[in-house]
Amino acid sequence: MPGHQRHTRQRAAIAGVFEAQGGPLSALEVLKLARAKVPGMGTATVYRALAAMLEEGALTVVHLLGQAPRYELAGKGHHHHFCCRGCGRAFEIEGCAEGVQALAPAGFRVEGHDLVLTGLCPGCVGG
Amino acid sequence: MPGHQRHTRQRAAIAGVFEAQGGPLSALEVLKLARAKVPGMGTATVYRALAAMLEEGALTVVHLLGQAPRYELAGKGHHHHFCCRGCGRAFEIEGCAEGVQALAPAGFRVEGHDLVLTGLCPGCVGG
DNA sequence: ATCAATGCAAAGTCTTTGCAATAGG
DNA sequence: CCTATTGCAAAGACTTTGCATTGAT
Repeated sequence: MPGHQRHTRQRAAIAGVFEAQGGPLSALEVLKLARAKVPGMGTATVYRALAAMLEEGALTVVHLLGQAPRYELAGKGHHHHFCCRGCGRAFEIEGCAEGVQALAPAGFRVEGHDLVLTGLCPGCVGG
Repeated sequence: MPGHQRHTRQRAAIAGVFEAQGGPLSALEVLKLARAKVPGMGTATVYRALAAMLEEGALTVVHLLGQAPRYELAGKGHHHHFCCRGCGRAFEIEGCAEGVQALAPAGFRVEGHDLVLTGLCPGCVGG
């Protein structure tokens, strides 16, 4: 049975990290958190696990402006992100601007879009 | 006169590249194009020139999903980008989805937004 | 003559790949 | 057993930095 996935401590730890943390995580953040459960886990293991989970649709990539790619559990539906310039954290935003893809000039085939709002989150607005 | 900028062949070539090309360019794209005018130009020269131009406000950074940062001439007004998954190039898109910033939940102070459309450019749609 | 700017090469960060050893099913 | 997965270490891609030399003013 080719293409079969094996259940390993490392993969379990990585999956656990995503379930525990709500927000999108970078590869190295995942590595750091997963090492709490599986000390000595290799860097490549995380990248390979992320690639595999991405491939099978368990994760999706989130690109926040200028930051390393982040990953979050898939199946959350279409949403976007708010990136706080105060604390650097990312928040999910529900909803989506309709008709945004019509902005492309003729001749372009639009397949998707990403939107990132920037500013201050409630915690950083206050002080 | 500290902080003074000197006019060099390299800086001129780099500035020329941005004037000739419309879209946002990555550091290495700039290097490649600038080497047509100044053969043997060093990698570091481009990065230092970009940093200097950014500092003085001549350039702005554009972050497209998961790619290396790109730079374009400042003062173009509000616009967004289209990123082709075929050739990897970036294109400018005029216009902006109105009301997009209203998507943020109450309590968030929205200061800006970035929108990236993805798909295939006219050249890559054809084949 | 000064000193900003350059080119080279080394170092740094993040990510990918090669390979023998390990371990899941 | 069989082979996907792992850890290590080397290799890659992109960017930054150190330093002696070059060149603009």
